[in-house]
Amino acid sequence: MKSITIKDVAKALNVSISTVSRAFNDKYDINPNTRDLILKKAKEMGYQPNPIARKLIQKRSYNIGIVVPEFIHSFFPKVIIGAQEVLIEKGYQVLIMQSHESSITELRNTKTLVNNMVDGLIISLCAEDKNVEYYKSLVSTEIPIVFFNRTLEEIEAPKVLFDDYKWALFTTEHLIRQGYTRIIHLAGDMNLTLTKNRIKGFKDAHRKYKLDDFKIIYSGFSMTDGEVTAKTLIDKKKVPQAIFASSDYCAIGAMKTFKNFGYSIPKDIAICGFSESDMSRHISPPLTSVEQPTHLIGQTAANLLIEQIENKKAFIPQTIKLNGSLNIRESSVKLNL
Amino acid sequence: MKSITIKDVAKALNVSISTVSRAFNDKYDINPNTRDLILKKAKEMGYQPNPIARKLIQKRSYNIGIVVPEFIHSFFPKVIIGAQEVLIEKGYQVLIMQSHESSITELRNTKTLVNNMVDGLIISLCAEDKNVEYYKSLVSTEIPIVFFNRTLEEIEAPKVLFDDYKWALFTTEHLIRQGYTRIIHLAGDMNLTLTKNRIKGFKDAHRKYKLDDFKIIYSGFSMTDGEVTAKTLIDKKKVPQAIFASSDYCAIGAMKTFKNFGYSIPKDIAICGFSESDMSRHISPPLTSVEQPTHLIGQTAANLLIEQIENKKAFIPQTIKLNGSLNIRESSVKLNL
DNA sequence: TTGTATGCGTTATCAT
DNA sequence: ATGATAACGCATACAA
Repeated sequence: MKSITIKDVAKALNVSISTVSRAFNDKYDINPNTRDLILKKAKEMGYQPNPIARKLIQKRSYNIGIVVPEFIHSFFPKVIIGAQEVLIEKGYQVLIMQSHESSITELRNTKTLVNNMVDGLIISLCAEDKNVEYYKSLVSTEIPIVFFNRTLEEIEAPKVLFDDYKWALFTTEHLIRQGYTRIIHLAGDMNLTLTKNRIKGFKDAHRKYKLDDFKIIYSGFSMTDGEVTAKTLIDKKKVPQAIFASSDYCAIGAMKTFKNFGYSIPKDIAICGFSESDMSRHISPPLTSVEQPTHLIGQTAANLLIEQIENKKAFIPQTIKLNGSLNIRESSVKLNL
Repeated sequence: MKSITIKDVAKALNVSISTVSRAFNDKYDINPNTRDLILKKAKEMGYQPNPIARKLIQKRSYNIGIVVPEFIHSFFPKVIIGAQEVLIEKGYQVLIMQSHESSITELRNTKTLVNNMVDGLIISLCAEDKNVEYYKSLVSTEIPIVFFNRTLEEIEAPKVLFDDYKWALFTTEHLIRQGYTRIIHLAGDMNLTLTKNRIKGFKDAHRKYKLDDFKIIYSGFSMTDGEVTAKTLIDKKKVPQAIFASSDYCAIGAMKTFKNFGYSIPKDIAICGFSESDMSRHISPPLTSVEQPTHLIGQTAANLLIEQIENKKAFIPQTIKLNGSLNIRESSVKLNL
């Protein structure tokens, strides 16, 4: 299709292209009558400003890039939806890319987005991230950027985080109060801030109750990670009284393995997860899980980004910590014997 | 950031910008030596061609738009991943938008993408679609487009579909062979092609076994839909021997409701779902479900689109039907009494 | 208030 | 094999 350009509209009305341009960007002086006339004619002709040309000259795209490790599970999609709501409302378009938990893909994705002149980025890192230096340079030199959930301490940028410390502490406390003492925490990648904070919460809960028979295993987030770790514990005969996993998938993987080996949940082992996956309510027994405010995380990140884009000068990299809830279910409740 | 342009590289090497451009698009005559020199220097300076400028002059964006009803559940994300693989490989970038099961949002999304000069579209419609006329005009006038899974018969465009008829027939047959006779099919939106085909399969299976005590209810795809329908059946005392739902979520919703009301699965009612959600393996009892080749669907749609983009002239709107498998699990297996 | 002219960073068509 | 230059569609400083 040969598209209609500003030139065609100008010719049709015998005005200059700048006048037409002005009609579409009403920040300039223009006679309201001519503007209306132009807008009407333009609509009639089916003219729409070419966003590509606009990007080239304005050096901004009204596009926001979002990079997430994956969107197979519902956590990131939910966050994205929250962000999208805010951004679309403000006239931005959202480009979503996923890194497939690969540091290399993540880097390529981000660069693609930067090359395509996104006005800002919202990023959640993949588990083993090796792009710190690149992100540092991005942050320092130029482009507005907000990190959420998975991030690294070294990066000084606005961040929207979950209060992992607090909710890990609560969850651990819940297990302790139920009477479980030998608890193992299955943690995520050790470099991630969230991993460190959850471990801190886990430890502090024990400290609070003057317990020290706990253990931390860096298992990873996936269901397979949970399965493998559980199997190892069984083989080594080191099955604890309770497990607090850093993701529901890991928790579910562990739960299934224990069940397969004849352990009963929560009678033999109690299990808690993190992030409230769709499954947790529906599996058997239902899984106790920490619920994060996914929607709000997305909205907050988007707002922080917009603020940064539109107020370029005086912005201070702030970190916002959000709260959630602990959904207690059968998997972690001590049975009355 | 002031980005480095082709001009800077040209100046640094005392060559013309056309030479630099040629070095980056090796279809033109250029001395291999100068090319290597330029490429080396460019890399050293951190120069990267500006894709926006490129798009402007080439009149194509190398962007592909994908519009799906939702990406909370894993089905569409998996398809998208398949498509993305192919597209990225071919140098395309993928923009993903979701319509939230709203016909209006879907229309807006599609128009946004068209305005942004996507070279092609991959679309799966929302349940109650009202944009047929728009899609017809898109197809006839201009832009390469491929529909997948959820589509309408009236739209004449390349389509990648699942062989819904065949697999609905198989599933129903499986239930019949297990000895269940009074079966209800919980169908999706009645206008969708897939709904029609699944119903046809469901009916033909009965015909094959000379049975006619079946029923179809247009319940919808969601978990709530399943819950509501099950509740109604219970209230009206019309609980069947088996249910074949058109989505796992619907099946799971129904299953939970039946369980809550004291029915045992599959003893009192057998249940089958569709599309193999993450949950089906993990709930209790595990849910029998038809598995679609999500990845392949995405890849096929992408390939079909690329073919259409690059061979504009002689393309025939073909429909590709893909096969899957029936994952039989406890929820539909007749117990030996 | 409107028109003219320039440039955004490329690619492509001429020359040379 | 290389250079000069005109597009691409638009926004904007400047002139009128």
